[in-house]
Amino acid sequence: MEQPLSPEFFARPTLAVARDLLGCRLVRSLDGIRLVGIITETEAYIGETDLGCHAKAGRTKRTAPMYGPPGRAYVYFTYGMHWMLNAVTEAEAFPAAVLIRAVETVEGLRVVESRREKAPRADWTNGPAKLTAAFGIDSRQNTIDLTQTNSGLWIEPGIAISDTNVTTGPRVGLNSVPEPWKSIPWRFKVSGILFQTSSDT
DNA sequence: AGCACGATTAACT
DNA sequence: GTTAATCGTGCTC
Repeated sequence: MEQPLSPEFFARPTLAVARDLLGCRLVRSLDGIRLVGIITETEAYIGETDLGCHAKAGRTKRTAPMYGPPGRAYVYFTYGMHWMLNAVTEAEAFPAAVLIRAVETVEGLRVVESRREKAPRADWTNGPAKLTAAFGIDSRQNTIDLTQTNSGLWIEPGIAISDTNVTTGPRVGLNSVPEPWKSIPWRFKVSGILFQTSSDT
């Protein structure tokens, strides 16, 4: 059992955190059962000048978590039905975060399957709203400390992902965001390797 | 007080 | 490829 990542891990430039979160373990303790997903896709959202970032609106009730300490969760609601999980980065008072866009479930398969009932395994957690549904994440996890295990959701070190297995590209879903923010390659994705799909817990 | 729209998904044609 | 679902948020009046 690993220790969670430290606040110092998150108190770095957001692009470095987004890159380094690939391969880390997202851990959820849910009804006494442990769900673990290897992070395979992230996006960086950096400051009020990033017009793709919610913080472009400044500090509001919604964006306040991004202005808080690094290593906390920023969970927001969108499209009338979906929850998104972010990890807050950089120094406190600088609004930035990394969106967790996809994980590969490696523990708690039965629970994840039941929570993603009609989907095939490949589609369980391959999208930001899919993984929050699968891991039972919603507004109750907003602002919780991802560097502590006591609130049931945290991030641990995981497997090393080499640069040859990382691809970057534009962030997804920013259709009406102006350039250069629309196309800036702040999306990070694991490519090439696939994970063993072993354990059945 | 009203309104347009979104860091998406699933189910269509 | 297109589109409905569904509602909180931030902006305009």
